[in-house]
Amino acid sequence: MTINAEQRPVTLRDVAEAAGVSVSTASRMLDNRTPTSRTATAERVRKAADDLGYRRNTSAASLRRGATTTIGVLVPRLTDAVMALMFQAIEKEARSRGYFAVVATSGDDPKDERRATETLLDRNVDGLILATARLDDDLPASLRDRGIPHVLALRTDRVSPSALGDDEAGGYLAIRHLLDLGHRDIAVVTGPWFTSSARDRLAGARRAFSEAGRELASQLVHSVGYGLDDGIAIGHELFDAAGSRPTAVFAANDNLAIGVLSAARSLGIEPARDVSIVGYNDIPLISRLPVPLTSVRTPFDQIADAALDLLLPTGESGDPIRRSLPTLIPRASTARFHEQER
Amino acid sequence: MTINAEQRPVTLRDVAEAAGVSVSTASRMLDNRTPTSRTATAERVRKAADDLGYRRNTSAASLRRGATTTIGVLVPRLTDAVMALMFQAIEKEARSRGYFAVVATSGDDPKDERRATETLLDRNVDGLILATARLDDDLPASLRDRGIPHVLALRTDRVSPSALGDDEAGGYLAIRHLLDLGHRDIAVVTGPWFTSSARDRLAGARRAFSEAGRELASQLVHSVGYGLDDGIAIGHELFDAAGSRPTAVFAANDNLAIGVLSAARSLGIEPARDVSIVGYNDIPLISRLPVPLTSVRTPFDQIADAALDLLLPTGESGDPIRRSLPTLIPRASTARFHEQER
DNA sequence: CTGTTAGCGCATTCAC
DNA sequence: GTGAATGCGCTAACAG
Repeated sequence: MTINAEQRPVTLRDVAEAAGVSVSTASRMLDNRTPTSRTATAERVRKAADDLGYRRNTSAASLRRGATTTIGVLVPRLTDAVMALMFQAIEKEARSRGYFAVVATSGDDPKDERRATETLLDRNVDGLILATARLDDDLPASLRDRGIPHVLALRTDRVSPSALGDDEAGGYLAIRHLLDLGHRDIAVVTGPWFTSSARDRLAGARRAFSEAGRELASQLVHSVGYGLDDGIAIGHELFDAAGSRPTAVFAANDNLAIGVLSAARSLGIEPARDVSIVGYNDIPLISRLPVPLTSVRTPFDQIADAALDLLLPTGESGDPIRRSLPTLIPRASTARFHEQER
Repeated sequence: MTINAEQRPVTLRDVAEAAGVSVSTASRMLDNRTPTSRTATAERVRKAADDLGYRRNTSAASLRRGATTTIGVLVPRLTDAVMALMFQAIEKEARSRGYFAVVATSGDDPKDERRATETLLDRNVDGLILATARLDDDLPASLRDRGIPHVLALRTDRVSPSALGDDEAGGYLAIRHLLDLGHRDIAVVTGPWFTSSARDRLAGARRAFSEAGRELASQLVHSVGYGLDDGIAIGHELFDAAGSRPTAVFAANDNLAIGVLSAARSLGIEPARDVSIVGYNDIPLISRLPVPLTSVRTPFDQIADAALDLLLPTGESGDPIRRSLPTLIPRASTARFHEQER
């Protein structure tokens, strides 16, 4: 039961008085960071705190400790399912380590990205996780210069500590899957060239081809945005050229894949039967589409875990660029290629 | 140019010394809340702060002021597009008012909801915006009892201050649209009965029917979850009963609508031609689907604006339950009903 | 293990 | 207007 729940907030002093100890003792007993003591005094203090409805004043604690146990997460936008999943995983992992994750969105404008970063730093976060890294962006470098603890997630600039999926392996899995199904004319639609993910997934795709003694024709590679609209546009481009229609498409992002699928159907090309499509990230939506999409699953939880390992002072070091292995999830959008179908 | 960018953080003292004034003067000059002074001293202080790369210590300021200029937002999950849009709008509006919005996710479990609320309160937020309200939930009541400033968003318990869309009007618009297109056998799929949005949208639907001298048959009303899977399930239920197939469906949520559409197609029922479908919220995805969905657009920006008006001490009061009017966005998923088609 | 003491950095009194 | 003084609530020395 909570008493004195309103009016003047309950302070540590109140708790200490109620428990008949000094504030410093009370402070120690209520310190989450050390293992919960089971002594009589500790119990008494905790009970008093509970009875009074004590809640530590974070501002005071942070001021004194010089740390906020808060980490800032920067994403382009939360309305992108991939970013929502990434933040969700980070938030959960942070919580399990006693930290609180706050998020700011940067949009696509580097200027907004700076603004959002400053906003986060203004809140005195203990560290930053950026899911926005562009290979041509100097924000990570600027953070390094300023000595601000940070980790890149999902993408890397190949310098700052980074936690991401093994995009090269993922690209390989996708193409390998299509090759195994008998496809030969495979188009690859990848994201913006300024993202490491786009480049690495393409590199993995190339490896799969060359391993099969083939090569990825450059006219079948398209680097576009990561949006649904980009997928629709590229889909039309791929399928309108009736002569050289690919029998399969690897879209290095689920949004792109949905767009490609949508374009295909609007042109009377039936997914799976006429064209196989593989996406990337395995966002929840795609398994419930009329034609469930085959996709490469990004292990967001592992990435979040690695990101926090890199960010927080856990002692143990190791490779500052951690890549978690993705998995291919086969679904209805990919099917064996039969010559006669064409 | 930023000097002293690392090492010991720059404090107000440093700025004051550099500008040749006292800390209290420096504090005043740098106070964002009062109109920016244009005096010479003010300029000097600001320049010094800038040169030194001064950044106010939020913890200290909050401790002293007794307020954090932070508001907490509680949503079930950010991977739900509706919630991501709502948070995004709140975050933007909060920022424009000098506040910072932090988010916590509650899942569907009331226990987690409590935990998430406490997490937010532990960060000493100045107020709470809840997008999770259930009519059977006593969290808002508990916040009222504890005197914690809060506003409900998107849903209301009809007691606490609330900012939401006018769901009754939205439901009316949706059904009116379908009636105008000549549909008579219209099914209504609404969300969980514990949400005010589900009830109000249904009420609006009923009003449109009765206004047309008709009545909504109870066997055509389904209250389910708000998920894609719920839509798929209900879609099958609606369309499998071959005899009494409705010619139109109003799904009180876009996810439901996508599910219904997906179910329809998997049963060989062509959206628009065989069945018209209206969704709700107008999340970005639905305009890019193979069959773009007609939907009722929820004005998230206005709702965010109203929520902050209600939460922050702006002086002006008024109705504590603010409803913003939605708009119907007609797209390809709804078409005129022709008798012969059946 | 406990209590006493001294700030963390800042905003706001209160005098001038 | 400006500056000196005070303390927000808490934690970390330090001493016992």
